[in-house]
Amino acid sequence: MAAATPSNLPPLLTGPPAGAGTRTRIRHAAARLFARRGYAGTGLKQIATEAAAPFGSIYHFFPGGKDALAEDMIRTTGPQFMALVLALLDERDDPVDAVVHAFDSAARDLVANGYADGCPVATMALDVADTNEALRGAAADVFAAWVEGGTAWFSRHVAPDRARDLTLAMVMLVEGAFLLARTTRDPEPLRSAGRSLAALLAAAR
Amino acid sequence: MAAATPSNLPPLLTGPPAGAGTRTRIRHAAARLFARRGYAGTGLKQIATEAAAPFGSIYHFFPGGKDALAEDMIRTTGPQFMALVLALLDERDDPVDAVVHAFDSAARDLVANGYADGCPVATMALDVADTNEALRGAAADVFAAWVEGGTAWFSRHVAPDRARDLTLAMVMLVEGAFLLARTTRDPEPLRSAGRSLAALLAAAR
DNA sequence: GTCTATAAGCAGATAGAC
DNA sequence: GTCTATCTGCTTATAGAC
Repeated sequence: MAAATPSNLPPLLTGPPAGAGTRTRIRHAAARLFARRGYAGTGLKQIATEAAAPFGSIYHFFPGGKDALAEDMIRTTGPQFMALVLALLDERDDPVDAVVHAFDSAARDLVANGYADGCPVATMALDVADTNEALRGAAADVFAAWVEGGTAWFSRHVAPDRARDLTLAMVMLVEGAFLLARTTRDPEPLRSAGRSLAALLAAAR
Repeated sequence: MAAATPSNLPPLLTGPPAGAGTRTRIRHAAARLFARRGYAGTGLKQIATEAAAPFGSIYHFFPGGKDALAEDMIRTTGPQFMALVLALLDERDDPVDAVVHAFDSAARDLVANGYADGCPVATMALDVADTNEALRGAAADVFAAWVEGGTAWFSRHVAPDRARDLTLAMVMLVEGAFLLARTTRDPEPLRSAGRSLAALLAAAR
């Protein structure tokens, strides 16, 4: 059982370490802003300002410009977010306890960060699903990896043919719950999602 | 049992009736573009072009500009979307059949429209959750109405204290499934969501 | 390598001709 | 009421000084 994590935000969203280089600060600022304001809603000047970096440095470190920054963010925070969820699940021995605990923990975190940070990929994914094929593909890769990793986790507790639907349910409930909770500024959907996933898991064992 | 609907898109997204006035054409174009590209990703000039309307007409009919157009869209397509889901559910007598049927139908529709149109409110809600308090509130009102209406529907089939969690699960699974399906261009998450909700409903009866 | 200045274009919004 | 032209400011991106 791992120690309780102080924050269940992907490392890229927690702010750069003190004394970090320009490139690192730009990546962190981009991740935060893209996750909160979406792709079109985030300006490169905003990123430079928040990173305390000169505007030109963005193109020095990311010659591909906005798209390169966004793809780096999706492909980095995606795996980080999955790792945090799995770490949360492993804080309890019983799997039904684990899912309830993970969602409750997410609810507390969301309130603590002022309903600003939910899933780091979802807003970007919806923004680009119909407008930017490269970024949509990056987000699709992230989701596919989540389903694969989650199925492995659930396979430890239920029959393999049920693990995939349970994993999909978990991902969809997480995403839907963050959407509702952030929009209504109420953590209740996250706790309700935990109860529902626990019921599904209990019925599948 | 109602006749099968040709399309389960909210009326505002299906295109304006032939010969519709300028105001109507603007509303339909705005709804389509906002739903697909999000708030910041949609330009008023784009809306005017798609509506075949002069740019100035937007401000003639919507003096509040972009925000007024977006709020009108959220508050109109939200109830339309819920009405379509409820109509889909009422196409089957048995509630477990109904939820499977509704999700399967949504999967077929999503493929038919090229993965472009999922939930008309979700992209907007995530875009504005942290940047535009008025629009966030509008989306929150929509979600609250969905939960209320859905709870009434489920209360016909399960104990009242379980209807709310089931409704939240349905909304979250719909939203999560559209996110995954649109991003990965695969309808499977929607069908999986239907199976999971059916299992939850069966366990709650 | 770090940073400034500027280019070229598009955004939302408005004024006013017809 | 319908439509055009334009204003101001912000966007991404680049060129080039230091």
